[in-house]
Amino acid sequence: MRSHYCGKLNLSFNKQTVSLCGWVHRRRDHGGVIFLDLRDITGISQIVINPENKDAFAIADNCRSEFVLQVTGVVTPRPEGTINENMATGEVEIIASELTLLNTAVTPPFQLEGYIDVGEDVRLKHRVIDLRRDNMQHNLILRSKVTKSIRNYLDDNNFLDIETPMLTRATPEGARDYLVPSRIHQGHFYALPQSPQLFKQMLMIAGFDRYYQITKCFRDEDLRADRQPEFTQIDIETSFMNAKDVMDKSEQMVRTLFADVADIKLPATFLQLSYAEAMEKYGSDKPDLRIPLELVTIDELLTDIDFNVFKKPAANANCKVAALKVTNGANLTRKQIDDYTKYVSRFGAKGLAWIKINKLESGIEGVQSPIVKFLGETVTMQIIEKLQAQDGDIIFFGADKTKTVNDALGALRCKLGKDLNLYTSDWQPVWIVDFPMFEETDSGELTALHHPFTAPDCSAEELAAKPLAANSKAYDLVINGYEVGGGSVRIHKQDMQQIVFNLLNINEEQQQEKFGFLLNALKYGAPPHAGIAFGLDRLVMLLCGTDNIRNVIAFPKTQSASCLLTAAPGKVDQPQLTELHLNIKPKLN
RNA sequence: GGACCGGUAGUUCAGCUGGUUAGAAUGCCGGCCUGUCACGCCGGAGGUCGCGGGUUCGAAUCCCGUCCGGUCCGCCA
Repeated sequence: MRSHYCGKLNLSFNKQTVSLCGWVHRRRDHGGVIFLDLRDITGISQIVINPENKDAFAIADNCRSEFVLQVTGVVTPRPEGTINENMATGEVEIIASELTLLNTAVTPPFQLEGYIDVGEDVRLKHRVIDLRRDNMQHNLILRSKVTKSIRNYLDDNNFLDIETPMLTRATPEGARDYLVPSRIHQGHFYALPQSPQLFKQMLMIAGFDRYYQITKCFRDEDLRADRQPEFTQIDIETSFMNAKDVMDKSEQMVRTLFADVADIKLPATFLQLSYAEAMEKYGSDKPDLRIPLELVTIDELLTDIDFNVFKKPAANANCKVAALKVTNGANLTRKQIDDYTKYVSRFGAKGLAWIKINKLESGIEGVQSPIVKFLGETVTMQIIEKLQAQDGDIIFFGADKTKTVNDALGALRCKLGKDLNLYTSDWQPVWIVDFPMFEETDSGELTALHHPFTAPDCSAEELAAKPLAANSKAYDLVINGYEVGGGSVRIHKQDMQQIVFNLLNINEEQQQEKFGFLLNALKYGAPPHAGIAFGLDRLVMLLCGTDNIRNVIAFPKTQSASCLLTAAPGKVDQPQLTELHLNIKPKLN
């Protein structure tokens, strides 16, 4: 049960008059004395109403469940002999001399007192009540502290908070847009911003060298436990700073934030990993470095075997065979291994081979595995040696397309870390750098790994000649396996921007149509600029210790992007549609 | 678009190899008790078993469809 009080409340064991108000959940009568639970007001155990105070007594007696009240009374220490050993020390109770009923309340739809975990659909439907719960109060209070800390830091560093439009243009690439029909311009639509990216770049050209904004962004894509269709971004852009400058400032901001709001000391310098190394060792561009497991590619050991499941991918440039050693993992049961096999299958893995090392000194006799008979003794021992596996360890294998192996073993790595509680530290921030500029789709087209305004780490000529070999000047900040921020040095020259658009197969006409305003602005002497954006919700998630983004948003959407509280999205009346020049097609079967 | 899990009293769940009247805890209502703090004791009310269809003598239970919630894959420049 959560309560608020107003007025200044200095607690001590000296008798003291207080005035406070709050929600009170339960009332009990004992010996002609009424007790009201106000346990969550710091240090106050309950309010005691003396039966001689007829008015106060009558008010309390009329309150049946939860209600809002104001109490004026005297703080007293609890009488001798009534202190339960389990009770927190220092609690006091208030003898009420006055009690004002501010409002009544019906019985809440679920119990707030917390030993039953209420289903999330119920919580979301009755979010108003849910938000009164301690942990939701805590989360949203912490969220407010986070934005305060960030604003303080950026303000101290001379960043300006400048707003950008919510009603803007649809962008052709990136996520699906949320569209808003225009009433004045028939058949035309605004889009809600996926990010203020282009506006902040134009603010740089406009001469605001340090910009920030804590702002909503909208992406009409399917939801996840850490993804909402509207989310909040801490958006930052600077002129004349390079990647290192932005990363340094960002690190300092995040360090300050963690220290400010949660007393967490992050490392003085964050680790940096190249994209290639992250993919190779962790199978992911957002590795959770708290887990001491690494993927090891063993292609070179598999050239001379008769086992096609391993031999073929080892020989193919687009495939690989990787091993993941789990120290002391040999005690995993057959069922657990089967479950992990099932788990990796969702990433496209066709199986999960393994070797348990029982007694290394017995050689091949000392290992247990369904694949050793195919690998042969020599190769098996080479693998064990390369991984430096010891008695009691287990080695898992993935053999498939590189992407499949990375996805499957990368995810398995995290799952093992969680299931077996292998974490070696509480916090592991890491920068991922040296991203490729582009990647190739199945149909052979180029897509930007970051976004098309990211600057390459090479000349225009080199980029045009070998686009797939080029890296970008992008950087992502990952903490405990969550991508909490990402940014880059931007393209600030019009010709380079056009080359990138061309490589992305956006023709001249589309360039003008969609990005003409940016290309035009770039002509007027854009300063070199770079920036970053942080996912506020994810930062708050980490600081709250929750893995569910809905727990840090007051009024979130469900997985099907609806709001159970307001029943949004809803239908609108025909006149509204007519005004917007819209017709709804009848639903097809 | 796809895979998996769930939906039974206000709430959290059990029941699910088909079989009389669908249970428990908690909450709610009434009574008793009275220094309790997850108080205790007695009693009571409370259910379209998500919805629709099918199989069957009989369905909460089996089958099909559908809706809702969740986790994930695809998607998220």
